Amino acid sequence: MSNIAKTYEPQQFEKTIYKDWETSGNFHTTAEAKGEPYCIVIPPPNVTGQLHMGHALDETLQDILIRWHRMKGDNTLWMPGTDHAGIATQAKVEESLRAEGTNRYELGRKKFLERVWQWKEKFGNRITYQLRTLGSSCDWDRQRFTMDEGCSAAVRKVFVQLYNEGLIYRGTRITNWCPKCNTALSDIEVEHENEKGHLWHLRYPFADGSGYIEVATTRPETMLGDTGVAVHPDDERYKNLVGKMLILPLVNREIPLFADDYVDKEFGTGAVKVTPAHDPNDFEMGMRHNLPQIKVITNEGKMTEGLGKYSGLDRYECRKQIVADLEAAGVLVGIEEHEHAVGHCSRCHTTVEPLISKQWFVKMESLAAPAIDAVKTGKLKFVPERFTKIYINWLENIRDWCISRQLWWGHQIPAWYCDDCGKMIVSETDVEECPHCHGKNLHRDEDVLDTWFSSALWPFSTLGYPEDTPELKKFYPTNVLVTGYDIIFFWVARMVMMGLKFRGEVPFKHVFIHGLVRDDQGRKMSKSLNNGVDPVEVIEKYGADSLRFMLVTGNTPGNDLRFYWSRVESARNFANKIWNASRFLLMNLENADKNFRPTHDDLELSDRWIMTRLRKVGVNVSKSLERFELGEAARYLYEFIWFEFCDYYIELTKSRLYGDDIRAKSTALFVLSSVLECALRLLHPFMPFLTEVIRRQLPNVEGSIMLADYPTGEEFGDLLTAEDDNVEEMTDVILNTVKCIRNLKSEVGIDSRKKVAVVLKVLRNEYSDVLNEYKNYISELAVVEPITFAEEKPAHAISGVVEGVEIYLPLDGVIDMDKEIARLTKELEKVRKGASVTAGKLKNERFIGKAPAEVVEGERVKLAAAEEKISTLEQRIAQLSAL
RNA sequence: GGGGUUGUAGCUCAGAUGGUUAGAGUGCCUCGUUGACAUCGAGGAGGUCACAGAUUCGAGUUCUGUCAGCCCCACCA
Repeated sequence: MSNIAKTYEPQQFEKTIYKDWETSGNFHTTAEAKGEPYCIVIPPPNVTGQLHMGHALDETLQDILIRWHRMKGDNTLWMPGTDHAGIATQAKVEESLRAEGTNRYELGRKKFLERVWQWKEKFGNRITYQLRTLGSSCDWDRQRFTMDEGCSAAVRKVFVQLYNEGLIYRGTRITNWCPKCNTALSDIEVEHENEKGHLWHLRYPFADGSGYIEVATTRPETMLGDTGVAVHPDDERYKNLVGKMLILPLVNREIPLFADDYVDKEFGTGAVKVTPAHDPNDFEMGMRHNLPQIKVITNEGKMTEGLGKYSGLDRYECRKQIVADLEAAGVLVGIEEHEHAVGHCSRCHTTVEPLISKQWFVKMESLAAPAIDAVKTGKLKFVPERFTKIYINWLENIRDWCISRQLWWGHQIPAWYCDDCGKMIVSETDVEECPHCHGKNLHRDEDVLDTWFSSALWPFSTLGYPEDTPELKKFYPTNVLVTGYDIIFFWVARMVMMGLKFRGEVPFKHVFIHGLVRDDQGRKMSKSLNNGVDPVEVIEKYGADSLRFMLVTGNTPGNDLRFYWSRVESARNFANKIWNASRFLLMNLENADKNFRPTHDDLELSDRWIMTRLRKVGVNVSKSLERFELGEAARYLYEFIWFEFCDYYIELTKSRLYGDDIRAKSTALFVLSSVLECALRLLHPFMPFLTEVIRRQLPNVEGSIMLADYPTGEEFGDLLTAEDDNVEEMTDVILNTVKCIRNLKSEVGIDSRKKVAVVLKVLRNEYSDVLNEYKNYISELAVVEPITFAEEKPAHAISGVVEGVEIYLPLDGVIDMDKEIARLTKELEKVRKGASVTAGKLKNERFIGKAPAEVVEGERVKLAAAEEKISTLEQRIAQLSAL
């Protein structure tokens, strides 16, 4: 082992280790395997995407949970797959067609889809290969795709059933339309942003010549499609005018003035121009008052035919022209600055145009109710809990979901229209003959489904639905969904609704929500800012374990986290620390008896201490993991390994390892080796590669760490007994003494490596044995020699006091007595201050009466210790002053 | 217009169910090349836990309000 590299070089082993894991088949499981089922379905990354920090975080969290459960012995399945990502993928392919000087319409639907599939084949697996570099232990044998045969069958079955139950319907409605993507959008695909605009005040004259009414609008170009003007029924200003006709300027169409409750008397002039074809509210009012719908803007965002000089103009060009013309006509009577929310396409950020078109919708109310209930009754829990409110609030105000998209890439809607009798047939299988008139002239609905429709089925479609597979029986409902808060509406809520509807159970019991990974200035990582950090680059430089550890530490569930290279480095340093601690052990193990097993009597205090500490850490790690506090769990391990195992325990084994007592040496090596091995198992879910590569080299271990038992806190069997319950207290006395000596040396400027004499006065009898027996710990860690125990206090010495022990460093001639007195006085003041607070508490009858007994007892102990310290310091100050 | 969230050391952040002297990483200062590790070790400076009230024997932690930042939702033209 002497050839083990001096520093941690993850590049040397991560790829090989992953290959070993994958070929071993240990990522794979079956419904028949033993153990409690534990299943996570991956949030499928887009097929054309590549790994970004958000994925890295999401995958890391999932892999930690998965590896932990696998080690616990659960039948653990991590179901991987990718999403076809309708609009996003289609846009990419269209972009490449544009580069070739053509477009999808020239190519035709069939050829175009061939191109997209080619694209998918080419880039589809890139991201899953990148996931492997992170260490993700997915069951790759089961990899799925939202448009594969099974998922497509699930989509058709669900669609047809919902249609037959009347929960899917087709209707002519006003919907959000993106003129650039050329498709309808659902409400949540529209992002509202406040924009500065104008409020134009226009005068519409009455047809009878009796004056005019003033309306206000933010979108003057839509006036071409006005078919009425509305006022509030109770508005005294207009009450007597309702029913009169107006002349629409520029167009000279007669339109009615009518009353509707929707109108807000306070806003603008209290009179609204009504354009049913281009505004959702106007559409509703139009329906209520039988107003005609006049479409003046096309799907491409241009003015329609038949509008004279305005036809063919872009909507914003037309706005300028209309405003100019209205002004010229004397209709425009004022312009106000006005800030208002404008909808944008979440994909391309084009301003959305509300348009009337025929679309497919899912009726949400009856689907949402059970999904709300599932959370309220605790069948589904959000971590952190606050997201339940967001989820419920959305579902309680849900509106019907527009699921049809005017795209080609996606699940084509399984509806056919008979050209002979005009009827519609919705069917799971292709329709060639009309069941109504037996006509054979059918054409299929051209639209495809919203990508999220198939994503909504993901937890059960990947497990085999619509087939009734053993996997579906065994692993559904799955245990946890790990995802970002940004897709709770898009995805989580819809999966819950569909899962409840089609499986009768929630798709997962917990939703573990994480935040976004931001750049070092707290900005979202984005292409336009070019501030993204490529996780693949981080892995190449520092290793996947470092990236994983960085992503999981110092972060709390649901909160965003910032990416800092310095934090990656710090994680890498931790890995290096483990690497070198292991290297130290392996070097010492070379010529040793690797099969030696000590008895309880062979163990020293430090051995029993480190084993006791490890047990407690193991318990804390598991507790934290159960609460989804992965960062806390990682922190426990970091602190244990670095500060307790490396900084203290390893140092304390050195005298035995370099000494002549073979049995003592073997004992130390045994404890070093077993504690390290156990710590590696605890750490494995977080840093899988490093822990595997090191554990393989340890003696008496077999098999991959990924299948080893996860520590339970009951390790080391009979090597620890009930008598060892006080090892922590006993060790603390020694370590506190060490710290105090180091401190004193540093304060008077003695080189920390220089040996000096120390005199200890033990204040409590129960500590004298341990201090006597293990005084070598003090001399080794604090670099002091000789250590003598004495009752008298050396006069020319600097001193300190810890619980139970007075410490003197006799330093003739080196000490400035006045300085020493000042130092001790300062210390005394500090302790007195603390003691008075504690004493105050204990004098308070209400504290004694109401606080729990153990808290009161704790305060008493604290006060006693403080008083011991005070008296020691006082005596010492008096002694020095008398000199 | 609703709702959420954040405000703790110079910087980035941890601090379940209220109970020691409020922690870590990083940065800074002083020392240190004996065989695990300078990707390190020892020591140190640095915080009235945004502000104001309330509850409580006791509040960084619970409640109310204020201020500041961020985010989400929302069909007032």
